[in-house]
Amino acid sequence: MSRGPENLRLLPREQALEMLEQHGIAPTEQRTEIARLLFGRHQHLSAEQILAQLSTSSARVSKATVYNTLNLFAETGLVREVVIDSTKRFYDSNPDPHHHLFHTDTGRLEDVAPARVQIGELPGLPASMEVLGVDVVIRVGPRRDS
Amino acid sequence: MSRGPENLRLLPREQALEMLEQHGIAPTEQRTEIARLLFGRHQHLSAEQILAQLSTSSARVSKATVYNTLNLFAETGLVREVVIDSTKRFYDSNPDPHHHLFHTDTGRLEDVAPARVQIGELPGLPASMEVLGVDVVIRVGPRRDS
DNA sequence: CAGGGGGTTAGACAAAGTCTAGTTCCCATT
DNA sequence: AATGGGAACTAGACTTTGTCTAACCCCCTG
Repeated sequence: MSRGPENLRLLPREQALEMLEQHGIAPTEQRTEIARLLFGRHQHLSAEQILAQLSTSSARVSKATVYNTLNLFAETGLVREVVIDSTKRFYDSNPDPHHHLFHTDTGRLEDVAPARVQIGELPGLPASMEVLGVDVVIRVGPRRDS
Repeated sequence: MSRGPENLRLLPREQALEMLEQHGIAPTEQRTEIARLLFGRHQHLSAEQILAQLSTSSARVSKATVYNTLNLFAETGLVREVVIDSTKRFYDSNPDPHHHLFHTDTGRLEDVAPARVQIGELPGLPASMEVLGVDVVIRVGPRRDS
């Protein structure tokens, strides 16, 4: 299930700091490093993967901080939390609205253009409620001709 | 987070047996009881809730059996496994295609008619792959006028 | 009656994430 | 420069959800 570093890229520190500031997040060293890693490319990382990646790099970040930071990022809308398998959360660094294709055989998550999915109106939703998000996950796997 | 029994209903034993048979599942006592509970109404139950419910009733079923049975039901398509909150799986007794509305404040899951969501074609999917399912979850919560 | 296999059980175990208490760091005030 | 306070970080204990294992039971068949 684990894959290689698959050409790791880090966002320049300056851009990471800018992102944090735009979302009103105090730019600590750890948060900056996590942001640099996560936003280095469009990808879907789990807390576990981030933790592993960081612990091999120069930066030293504790498990609690990784979880705290990812939750903070998710709350402020900096990243999107995607839940597929109940045993894993992914954090999606693609800020644009889109949906997901999940490969059940490899565990890989792939982006899908939002144009392919149309959501109609939702009548009957009280005015006090608002739609926080729409998650579409298309699960695909090897054909198993029953 | 836990709610009362909310007018529990059991499916007649006869119908439960019929469902199991149609899906090629050997009808043991425990499986029948789980099916009666789950299919007594359209609902979304977690393994935890089923376990709790059964342990108060006459039937005595172990944790392992509840999990084994739910996984078996899911594999054979008898129930649909729905993952929203990453800390819990729900088992959906509604066999018709539909989507879900998730209330982030109460943790309640609600059905949404499938007509409201249109999924386009998915080009680029290899012939060896097939779509196993499409899960649409609309998360709603109290308005938080930013 | 012996053997075998599926099903069930209790409890040990594993994985993911949360919590807690203590520490460090930064900054403002004196 | 010293002091005090608050936010953030850390290690590790803990919790929760689900899986695994070994023993057992029951029924069926030979």
